[in-house]
Amino acid sequence: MSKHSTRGQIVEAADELFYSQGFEATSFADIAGAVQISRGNFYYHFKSKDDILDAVIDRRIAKTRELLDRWEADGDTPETRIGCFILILVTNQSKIMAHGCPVGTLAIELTKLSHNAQPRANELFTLFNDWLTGQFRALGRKNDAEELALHLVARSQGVAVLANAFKDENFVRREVDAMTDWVRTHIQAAN
Amino acid sequence: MSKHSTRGQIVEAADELFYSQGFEATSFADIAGAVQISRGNFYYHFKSKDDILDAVIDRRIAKTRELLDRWEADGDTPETRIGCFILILVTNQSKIMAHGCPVGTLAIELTKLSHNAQPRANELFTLFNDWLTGQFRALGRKNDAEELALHLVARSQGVAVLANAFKDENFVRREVDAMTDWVRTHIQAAN
DNA sequence: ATTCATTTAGGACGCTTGTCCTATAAAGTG
DNA sequence: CACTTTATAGGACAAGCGTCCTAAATGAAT
Repeated sequence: MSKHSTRGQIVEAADELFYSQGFEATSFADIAGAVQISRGNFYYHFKSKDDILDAVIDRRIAKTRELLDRWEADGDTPETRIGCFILILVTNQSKIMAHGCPVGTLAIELTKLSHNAQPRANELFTLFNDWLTGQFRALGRKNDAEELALHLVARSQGVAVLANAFKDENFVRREVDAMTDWVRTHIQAAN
Repeated sequence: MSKHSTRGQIVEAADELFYSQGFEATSFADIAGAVQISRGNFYYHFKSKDDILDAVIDRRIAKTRELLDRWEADGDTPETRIGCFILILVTNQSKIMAHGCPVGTLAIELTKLSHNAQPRANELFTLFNDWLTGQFRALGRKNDAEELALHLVARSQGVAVLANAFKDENFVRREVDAMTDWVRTHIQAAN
């Protein structure tokens, strides 16, 4: 069940393909080609395509948890930790310009497909949002920590959508700076 | 070639279906069912599915132009006109919560499909952005009018994505208010 | 070495997709 | 009326899809 197991390879390849092409547009043949495995053999490891999607979301949730834990460890203060979140837009800039935000684009696609897994995809949003809420709370913003967190998530989603559409690096940098400033001004006026 | 022509009905039905289900997930059979027309008969009016998409984008561009013209006429000042833009999030709230922003979700889907029409879908963004740029310029913000416009478009895109994910009316109202405040503070400090 | 469970390959299935073709119906024109 | 253009219906098509099935290969245990 490790990373190099067949199952692990399938999930990894599906994860990337779902991100770059979308869930529905990715066929079993696509994944099979990426993993170099027989098409019919999928059904030994997964019982349906939706099953693979579930596994992909599991993987993304796990990776997100790891990321948040790393930020928790690396950042000295809640402010610098929030800065880590904002900086994903720069760190993953090229991927975001090419395929959008992996969280937002999946959530939207599953909504349009009326897919059962839509709530599960939203867990990724919740993960970021809860973590950010914790950071703002640690900064003394006890009453409106969640509102501030949601605001930040929304801002970054908007930047991701327009970065994907216009592919303008200056725009991304400007918005990242603006978000950083916004954080600064909102942690001094506590509660 | 009017609204009640077969062609017009096809484009109208396709427009709604592309919005609620997505472009790729909408089949000819879906549109045929909505318009109550023979499936094979499409190819008298359009030569391919991409051709219908083109017509749908044309329609959306035209409708957007009408909308902007209406705002231009209705709003007394550039500030109130910008307010009209922000208020789409409230006016179209239920649709946005159900299917996201029609502009943003189409742009993202076409990116993932590596579809030829992606640049055309971006024209919708440009339409709003240019109009907003004009409003900010009319408020004296000659040097950074476009940056302010892009910021506002990004903010509203982010709100749309999260409104779709979380379906939280209070969140939308809060963000709309915050955007309105942001406009107020950015028009007094001219240039 | 033999047995047995695990894993894989590859084809067959039924269905849906976008596209195309041809026959028919309706509308317009002389 | 006859005749031509416009519009529609409905089936045929090849290809792709997710899914399923069976036989073969692999590997571990006795």
